[in-house]
Amino acid sequence: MNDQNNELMEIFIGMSQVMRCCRQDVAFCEGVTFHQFMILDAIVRKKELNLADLHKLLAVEKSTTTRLVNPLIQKGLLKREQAQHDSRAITLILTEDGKKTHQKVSLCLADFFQKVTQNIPQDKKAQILEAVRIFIQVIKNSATDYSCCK
Amino acid sequence: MNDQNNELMEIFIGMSQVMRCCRQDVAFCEGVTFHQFMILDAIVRKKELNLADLHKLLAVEKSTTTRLVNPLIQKGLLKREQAQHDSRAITLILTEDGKKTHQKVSLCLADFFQKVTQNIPQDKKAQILEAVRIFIQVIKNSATDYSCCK
DNA sequence: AAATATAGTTGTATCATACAACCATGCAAA
DNA sequence: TTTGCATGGTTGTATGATACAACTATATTT
Repeated sequence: MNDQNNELMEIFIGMSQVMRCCRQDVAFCEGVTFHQFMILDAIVRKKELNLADLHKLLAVEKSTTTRLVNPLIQKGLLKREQAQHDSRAITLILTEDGKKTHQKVSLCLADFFQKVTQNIPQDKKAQILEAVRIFIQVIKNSATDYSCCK
Repeated sequence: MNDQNNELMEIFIGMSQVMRCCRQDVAFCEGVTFHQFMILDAIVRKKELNLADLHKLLAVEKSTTTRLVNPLIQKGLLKREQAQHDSRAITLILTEDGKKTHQKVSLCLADFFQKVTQNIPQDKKAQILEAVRIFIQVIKNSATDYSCCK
């Protein structure tokens, strides 16, 4: 591996570490994991969301989506409803409780995000975030049409 | 959540998606997952590595480290040896097979990394990689002394 | 020497995940 | 319109990753 690749490898390791921080089940409030919060938040943004949209967003298999959503329904944070346009599809919406929980966890996260924001050199902030976005997009593009050893 | 936070949230989602791409068990050669390759590669870089170093690198619990390493030992890619300086510690080293496998997987990955490299606008490459590195570091710093709802 | 810390393993429980098989509905083509 | 394929979801099943707690053995500090 050349230097360039080592550099990329290190970045991947770094990203992996970072994502782990965020995924520590422990590290979350209101009994909600970061991953679960991602689901709640996606629904808040889009107002409503089909499972199909969700499994694209989470980048997991559709069966996994069902199973990730289940505990949130158990806890009464989400409701399932028939989608209007397609009677096969199921639309997820937040319950009142779900909204409250989302709100609370958002506050927690806001603290964290504020810390992040403060730690980024002010003058470079926009530039850094933009660079990260580009990088993410590049990886996605590179990964889609890539299959190993072919 | 304000715009700034939404922005960060989206980046986290993006990173999560990206890391998933990389973790698809399927997507790897020589029967080695990306995660496992990270282990092999770490050992190659450092020549040798204690489990303690490894669980820092992977950012997992020490018991998890043991269990992540096991399958690699089963496959004969790694060997365990007593560390010289500390008789409690175990040093991991690659077997000949391990070296070969690492080599092969490196080649696969090189293809991928090349694609990544090509997809980053040439003139901004150094800048983007640097920005990503900074971002990762910032998150780590922000996460260490952060505990939710306190 | 005693107390404490560190390296690692094993038991146990749980979550995340994929894949395959399946059902129901929608859509397109014959 | 019927037939066939595609899409949205669920459930069965198996496996991997993971944490935490309890434990052993060795180091380090007091």
